[in-house]
Amino acid sequence: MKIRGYATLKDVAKKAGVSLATASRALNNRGDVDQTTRKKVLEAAKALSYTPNPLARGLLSGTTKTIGILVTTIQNPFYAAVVSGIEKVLAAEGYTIILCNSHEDPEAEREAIRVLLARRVDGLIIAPVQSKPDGLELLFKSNVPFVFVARYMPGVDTDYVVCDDEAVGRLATEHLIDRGHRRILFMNSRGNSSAELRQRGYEQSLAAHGISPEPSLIRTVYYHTQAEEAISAALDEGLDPTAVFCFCDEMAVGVLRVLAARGIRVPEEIAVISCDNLAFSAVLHPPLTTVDIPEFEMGVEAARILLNKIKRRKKKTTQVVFTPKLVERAST
Amino acid sequence: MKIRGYATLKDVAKKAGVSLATASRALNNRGDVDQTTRKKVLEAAKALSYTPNPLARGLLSGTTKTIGILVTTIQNPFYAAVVSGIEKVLAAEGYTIILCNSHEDPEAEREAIRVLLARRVDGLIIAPVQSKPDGLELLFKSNVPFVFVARYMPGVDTDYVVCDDEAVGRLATEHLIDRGHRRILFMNSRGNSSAELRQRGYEQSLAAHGISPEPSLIRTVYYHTQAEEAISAALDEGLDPTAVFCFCDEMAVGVLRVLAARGIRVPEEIAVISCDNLAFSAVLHPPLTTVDIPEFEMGVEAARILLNKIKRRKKKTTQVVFTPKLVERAST
DNA sequence: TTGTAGGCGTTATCAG
DNA sequence: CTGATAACGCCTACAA
Repeated sequence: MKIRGYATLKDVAKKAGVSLATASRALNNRGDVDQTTRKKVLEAAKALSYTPNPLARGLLSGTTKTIGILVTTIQNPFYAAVVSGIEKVLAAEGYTIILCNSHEDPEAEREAIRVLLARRVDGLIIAPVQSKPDGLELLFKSNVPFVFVARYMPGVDTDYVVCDDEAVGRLATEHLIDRGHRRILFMNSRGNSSAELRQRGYEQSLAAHGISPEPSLIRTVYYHTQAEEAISAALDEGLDPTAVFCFCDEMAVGVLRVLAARGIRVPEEIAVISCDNLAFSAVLHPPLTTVDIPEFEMGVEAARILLNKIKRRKKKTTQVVFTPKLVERAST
Repeated sequence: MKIRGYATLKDVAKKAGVSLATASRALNNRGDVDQTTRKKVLEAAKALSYTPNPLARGLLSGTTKTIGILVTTIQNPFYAAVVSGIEKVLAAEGYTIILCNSHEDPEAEREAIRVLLARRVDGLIIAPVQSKPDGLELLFKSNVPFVFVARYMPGVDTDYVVCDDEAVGRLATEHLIDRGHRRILFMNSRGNSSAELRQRGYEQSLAAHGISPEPSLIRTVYYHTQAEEAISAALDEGLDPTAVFCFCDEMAVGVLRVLAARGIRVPEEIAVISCDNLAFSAVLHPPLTTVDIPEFEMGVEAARILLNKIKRRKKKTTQVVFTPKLVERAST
């Protein structure tokens, strides 16, 4: 018994009147233990509410039964859902989750990875801030298995679970073009694979319809909370878009807010489309047209892949790409 | 060097040509170490990218630098914000967060507490599912410091950070009554302090205005995702409310969805008010009148109190109660 | 079937 | 200033 009052195996052994080894065997159903002895040990353990110390165990096994999760911010319901999916799978297997947020900052991401590895996590699930491996040598050199989720690094051989972001970009842009829009303001994120691929999809669709891309119509919004300033600035500059394509529903909220404040009607004067299809998007004013991405399922899948890596120690990487789906509502 | 490739202190000592003890002292700036020796050790450590194994450290110190967080679900942006607040404070102090979700299930809550304590967390921050300590003997008997957040257990001497939920109930109800409503459907949660206190506030306000409470107008919704069924059922039963008071913005989303689907105008036919003031509530259709609760700040405060408990080992409990604020918008 | 002993990686104590 | 050595709590050969 120490400060915190946790009983140790020694306490159990003493109470049961057996040796440490026997107590351990009895509790772990290991080797041959006399039924009576086992019972005595189990009773002693129960009486002392004994729980094995995971630190001692981990020290010996080189395993922590702990998984690090690193997303941009859990305040974005998109990642909250991803994390929930991961958690569902991992908790069932006795793993515990350590959560970190990068806030889209490469420096913070690197630091979080350092912390997580220093904690000796058994694996990592990461939504990488950037689409290049630069700066993450620590991650790639470690032998700790990891899976990218939502975003990945094209051209780098890793496990990942994403959705087809080029299709996302095309789906949204085509939809707007079909509705007669030609000046489409794209409020995009930047540096990560989703942003890059969606932009490629956007440009592909414009080209396919003979619309020449206008650089000033693509605005970078690093973090969704900056959406309001970004749309305000774009409007003040007189860019005159007839439609706005937002990187995520959270950004769309900011955009709708500003448009409402300025008395600009949606979709009559400016149409708005975005990506994610979060629960609230159906009840926004107006209900938001958005590209559905199965966040929860992506989390589930990523966790499964990671568990496989950890258990089977397999080397080959696995990639899963989900297909996005347009959900039409009143904002376009 | 073991499987995972982490260098150990032994490796560092060997490379630097000193003993384990000296290496340890050099790295921890402990005791007197010759400048030249220290430098050698630090260089060796760097070359091997040595990070102390927290399991070994923890085993010795009886500390894990790890805090358990237990909320109902991180998919509710309310708790996502609470957790973010906690994380901000804790990360700065080198603590790591282990996240668990109770999903409003007392059984799952108890199990999560068991897991967290078994993990030897240094402290816990909990949004308890129920307002009574029953079933949580494990928590109360442990000597692990904990702080309740968002919800608490009235009458039990613990640390907690909440908002004045009775005021929340009064604020919302008074507002509706002022607007002429007398049949107010209250879609409440249940069992937790927030639900109980808000209901008390609701009843106080009704009484103050001579409105006799009608039990059938209080519906229990255990989990916010069930809001749609609940409101549908209430309407089908012909309860004929002229206003709905929701336990949280997430529930209000479900309610608005159903009302919209049924072609019921808000607020003309039925007014809707709720609690939280999440970011999206300003852009719902219609913009939601809601009672603002400072979630992030509650998280920050809870984390601070917990750190104080852990560091100063003080026994006295601390209570913080935030004041809610009505935010009037178009749904009422 | 049971007990003894060694070691996982660190830190702290105590000699030297 | 430095180096053995003894814990921390657990598991597992190896002996008995």
